[in-house]
Amino acid sequence: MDAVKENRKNDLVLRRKEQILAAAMPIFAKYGFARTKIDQIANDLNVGKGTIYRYFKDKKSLFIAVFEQGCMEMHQTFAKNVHPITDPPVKVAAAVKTYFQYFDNNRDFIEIMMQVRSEFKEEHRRIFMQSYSDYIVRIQDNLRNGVKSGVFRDMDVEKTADTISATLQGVLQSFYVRKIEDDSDQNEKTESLTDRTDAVTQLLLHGLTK
Amino acid sequence: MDAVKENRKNDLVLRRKEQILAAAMPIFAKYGFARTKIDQIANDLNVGKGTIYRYFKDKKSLFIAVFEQGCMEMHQTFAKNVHPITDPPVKVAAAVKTYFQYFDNNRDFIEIMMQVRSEFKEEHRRIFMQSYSDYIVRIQDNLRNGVKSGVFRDMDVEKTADTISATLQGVLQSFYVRKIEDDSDQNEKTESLTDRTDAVTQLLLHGLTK
Amino acid sequence: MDAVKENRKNDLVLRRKEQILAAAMPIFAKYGFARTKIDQIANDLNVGKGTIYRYFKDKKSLFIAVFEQGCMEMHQTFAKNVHPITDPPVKVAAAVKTYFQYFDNNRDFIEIMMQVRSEFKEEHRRIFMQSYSDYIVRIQDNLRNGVKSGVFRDMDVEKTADTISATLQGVLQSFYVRKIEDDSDQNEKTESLTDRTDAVTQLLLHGLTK
Amino acid sequence: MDAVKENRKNDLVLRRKEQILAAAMPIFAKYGFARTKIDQIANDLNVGKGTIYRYFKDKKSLFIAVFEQGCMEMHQTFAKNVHPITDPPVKVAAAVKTYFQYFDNNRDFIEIMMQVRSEFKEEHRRIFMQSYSDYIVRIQDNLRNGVKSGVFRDMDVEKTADTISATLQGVLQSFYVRKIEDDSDQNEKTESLTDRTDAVTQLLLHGLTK
DNA sequence: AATGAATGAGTGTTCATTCAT
DNA sequence: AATGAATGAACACTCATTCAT
Repeated sequence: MDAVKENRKNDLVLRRKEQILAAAMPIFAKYGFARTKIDQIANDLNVGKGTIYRYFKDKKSLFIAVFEQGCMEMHQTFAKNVHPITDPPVKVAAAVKTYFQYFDNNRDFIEIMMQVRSEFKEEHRRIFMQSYSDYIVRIQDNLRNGVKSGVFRDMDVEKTADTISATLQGVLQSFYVRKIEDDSDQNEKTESLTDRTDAVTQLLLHGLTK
Repeated sequence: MDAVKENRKNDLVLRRKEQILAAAMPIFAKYGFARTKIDQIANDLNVGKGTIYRYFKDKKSLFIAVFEQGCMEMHQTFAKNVHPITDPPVKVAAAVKTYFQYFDNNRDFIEIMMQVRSEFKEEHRRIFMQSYSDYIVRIQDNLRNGVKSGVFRDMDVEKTADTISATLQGVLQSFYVRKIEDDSDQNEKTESLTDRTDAVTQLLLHGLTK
Repeated sequence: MDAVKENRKNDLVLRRKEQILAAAMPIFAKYGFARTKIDQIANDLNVGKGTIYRYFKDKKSLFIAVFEQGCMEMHQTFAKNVHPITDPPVKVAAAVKTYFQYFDNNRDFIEIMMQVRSEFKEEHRRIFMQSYSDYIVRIQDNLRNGVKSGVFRDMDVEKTADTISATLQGVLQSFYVRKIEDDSDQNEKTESLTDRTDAVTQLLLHGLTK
Repeated sequence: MDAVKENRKNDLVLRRKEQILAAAMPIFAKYGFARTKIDQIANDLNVGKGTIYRYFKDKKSLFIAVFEQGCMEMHQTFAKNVHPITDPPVKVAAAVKTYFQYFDNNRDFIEIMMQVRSEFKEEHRRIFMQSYSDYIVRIQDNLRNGVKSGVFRDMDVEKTADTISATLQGVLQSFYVRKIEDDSDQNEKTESLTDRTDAVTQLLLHGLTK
């Protein structure tokens, strides 16, 4: 019985944490870590400031938790949409598509990611790199498979894997920057990130295949 | 005579400004805008805090000036090393090389650039985009020339130009992130950004050429 | 029930504001706006500096609030002690007496009033003039009544009302100045403002009556 | 010869001091002591900040010197226009007229006077009170003469003298305040201080005479 | 568990004053 | 004598964090 109660309690705690994270993410994304006030998050949630401190040790922990959750969700999306695929070029195309789609739907996370990187390098390293390494290894494996099966040209697999990953990241960011500019312009048709998928896939596949 | 004096004074002011910018850039780069204290910059320079305020209206202006100066220098480097080249694939290779070399020598500027982008969107837009647009147009022209002369495959020139620029930016950043990680490790051979030049050039040229 | 809670809270806020105003008035009066430190007010109250900022937006707002409260209290005192009286010469005497008595009991307010006037002309105008005009009109009415009923000599009612009001203000201030000198002397019998009542009343009534 | 040189030098120093005082007075009057910047005075004079410090020890000394000079000028004006007169009522009228005329022509000094009083009580006492006492004694003498010769009613000479002086001061200030309000209004005919002379003289003479 | 009033360390900025030129 | 660049003490104000209720 006690265990049941315990569980119920834990569930509640988790739900509460998630609510807080959900409220915090867009605010952190919009204002950045330093300019985000705990008060604002509390107000948006209609709870007292103290409540947030009951669930998160301090502002930094909350920020890092927002980041961590984002990483986890991203990881799950890739696990579901890309990992099962085995055909090398198809996998490349799927990865590109998933990547852009994910961030298209989670724009705030882009901002969070970049901020964590520049404000909390240590944490970024610890949390992000673990999934990142896994993800780089998967690209390498895919490239190797493609080379072995003759679909891809011969290449320096490690550096190419890095370059591919970097290309995606770069497109993401430059799109995001462009996006901000357009927003302030407010007169240009807003292009979706997904629209870029083709150009990037083309460039990569052309660059990779014989 | 007065004009001579005036000139000498202006020179001194400019020199002083540059000294301050030079001291401020690595500190802003290391700690970020919010966590950088004006006091620290002043101490590093062995001047009083007031001296900084004599040359820059406030902390933000100083930060933006650091950014502006970096942009100008970058622009000059490109103007000198890339703009004169006309052969399309050679130009691509030169651009990639210059880009990486420049940031390899100006790591702090990478950080500054990203911070301006996320803290002061308006200023980033105003200052950075003007050179950025020029630079995108040049890539497009080069691509078109390559396609026309038959060296490059047929392509959507605008999107490809964006992708190329994004690739460079992405490689830059992911290298930079990696670099930070390595620094904290301090046990791995530190790879130079320039080393990536080949992999990226390869990927791009393969991706672009028929 | 919520309304009850709300009320209790508002009461507490008001009480707190009043405590702060009460602590701030003598300090502002003694040191003047510019030389008063928020820290000192906070220390006098045995509260943190932040507490003051919780109740007042900034130093200026606190100062103006001190002034506003003083104006209100003064207004109430007149409303109670002078407005009910109708007989012209009696009303003059009552006004003089109330005026001096009030400021005798609220010496700090004299100082505050003068400072607001010279530091924040706009606010002085807005806050003070509204009660001041009302008060001038009342003097004018009283003079007119006195003239009509034949107790007062014929006169330029508007200018005389101004002069009377100015006389009171002048006596107040010159007494106040004298008072300060005496305080530093500390060897002379300190005369009370109220002591002047008679001389002024005499002068005015002689000046007004036929 | 040396003495001649010495004199010439002293003259220059005095002239310089006067220039500085002349530039400082309106600025102190407009912005108040605390909000006046030494820089602004120096700029208005087209001299370096250091020059001001060569002639005045510090900001406060400069301010006090402005005040002192004003007091001296005022004193001279009275000495010339009022002291020679002997007939009691005529002297009252002349004093009122001179007082208002003087301040009408030296509005900045009103402001300076009030500020010194509230910021530097000690100095105000030392500098102002000496002339003030002299001036009160003269009023008392005049009243006594008037009473003795039967032109004035019997009265408490000391208190009445204070009241008269206070009345003038009060009219001055209330006019000044009113003046400021009108200035911001900018739609009302601006009345001159001298215009009030009559009303005040009437009130006083009526109040004093049998 | 939730609250939000209280706190006070921390920091950007100002400006009187100094002093080398 | 004159300058104005440099200085740094001083202060208003913010906001993460605590804790009594």
